Amino acid sequence: MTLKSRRRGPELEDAILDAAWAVLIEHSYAGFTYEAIAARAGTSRPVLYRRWAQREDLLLATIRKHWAAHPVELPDTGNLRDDAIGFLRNAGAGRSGMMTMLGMQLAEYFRATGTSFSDLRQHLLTPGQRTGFERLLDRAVQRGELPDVPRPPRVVNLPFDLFRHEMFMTMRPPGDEIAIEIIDQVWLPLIGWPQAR
Amino acid sequence: MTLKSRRRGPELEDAILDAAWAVLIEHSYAGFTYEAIAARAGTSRPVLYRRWAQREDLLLATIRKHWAAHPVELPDTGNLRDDAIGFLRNAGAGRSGMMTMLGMQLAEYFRATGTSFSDLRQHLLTPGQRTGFERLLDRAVQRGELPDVPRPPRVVNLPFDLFRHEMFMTMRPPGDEIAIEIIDQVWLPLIGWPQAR
DNA sequence: GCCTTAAGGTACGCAGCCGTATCTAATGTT
DNA sequence: AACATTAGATACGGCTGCGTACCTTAAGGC
Repeated sequence: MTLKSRRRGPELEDAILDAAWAVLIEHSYAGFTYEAIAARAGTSRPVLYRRWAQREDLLLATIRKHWAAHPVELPDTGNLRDDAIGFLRNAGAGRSGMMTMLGMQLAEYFRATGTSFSDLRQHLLTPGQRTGFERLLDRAVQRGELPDVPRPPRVVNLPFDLFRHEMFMTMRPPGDEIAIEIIDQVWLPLIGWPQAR
Repeated sequence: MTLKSRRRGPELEDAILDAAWAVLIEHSYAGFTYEAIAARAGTSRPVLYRRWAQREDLLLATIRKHWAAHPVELPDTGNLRDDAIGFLRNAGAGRSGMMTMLGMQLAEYFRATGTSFSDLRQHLLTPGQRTGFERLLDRAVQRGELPDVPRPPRVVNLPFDLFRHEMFMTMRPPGDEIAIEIIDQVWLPLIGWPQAR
């Protein structure tokens, strides 16, 4: 296949990272090889080696490119319960949920680098930004649904942790009934939402 | 290395499964190869192939052998809070905690077989047996610490889920402060333990 | 239009692991 | 003591991916 046009610089790099992402999604980290990625990108291994000397570098670049692009959408229904359930639903759908399950596949990478999913997450998150559930609570307080008292981060972000745990355990995005269970049985009672129970 | 005695049958099988376990612990599932295991057991690949045609079979046999042997110990302090914290502490220590983190490494296996950690867990658990936290609650009710009301399984087993989530995220057993946080900030308030808050 | 840069292609040797075949010799059984 | 079994050793061809070296040719800067 002799293409007339030859890609260069950023254009080529983008194409490679897209191909790498596709390979990662389809074949997991075990199949994330220079060989497969180069083939998928329609280029050759030396081109990849010139840019990323280590597989780990390539992985990081790949993830970094595809992470920020797809934040979880925050619903605004005017009601804390519906906001929370909707938020979990969004978290499971789309690329965000895939990202989480992909994290599980990266166990081998974490092992090799001595890092963890938590580290990767820290590395990718915008520092200082409020989490989804923190913002949901802010709004609920503004609406007067809840008193403005301090709450431990562990409690605030509990639903997301449980949701992620569920994804780790089952390797698929949990259904709505799980989200509802988490919110109704655990979270709302815990933060003392007046209409709970 | 020509050994005088030649192992056979169950003795050999045990030795192989022990070697397989060691390899699994040290090199994770990616390094879990017939080659490495045979070498470690001081035997040859054909011997393994005669018993387990598939790598997955060998993995299951290996895990099955080393799972039941080490249940998490249930403390009995006479106090629900101390019981719960102690139980989480035990869950993180020893082979049980390792098992959980090993589960993370098996992502590739789950992918290949279309199963999940949850499936594996189901497969290994004694059916019908009450979970650790269910038993802790039973005893607390007997002591009169708590009313005998039904509680959703999700709430009852919440601490373990959060603890496991923590292990998944950080790839190491959480410290006591995490266990205490989970019990004090989340669980005890949720089940209405009188001395909480 | 010349010249530097880098993409694209090919090839090399190396390593690890696969699955199987074959032979031997130790072991436990009868 | 003869025998069936099977562990253990070795070897085979094959495959995939590694990392590098090399050459060519297209692209972009000047």
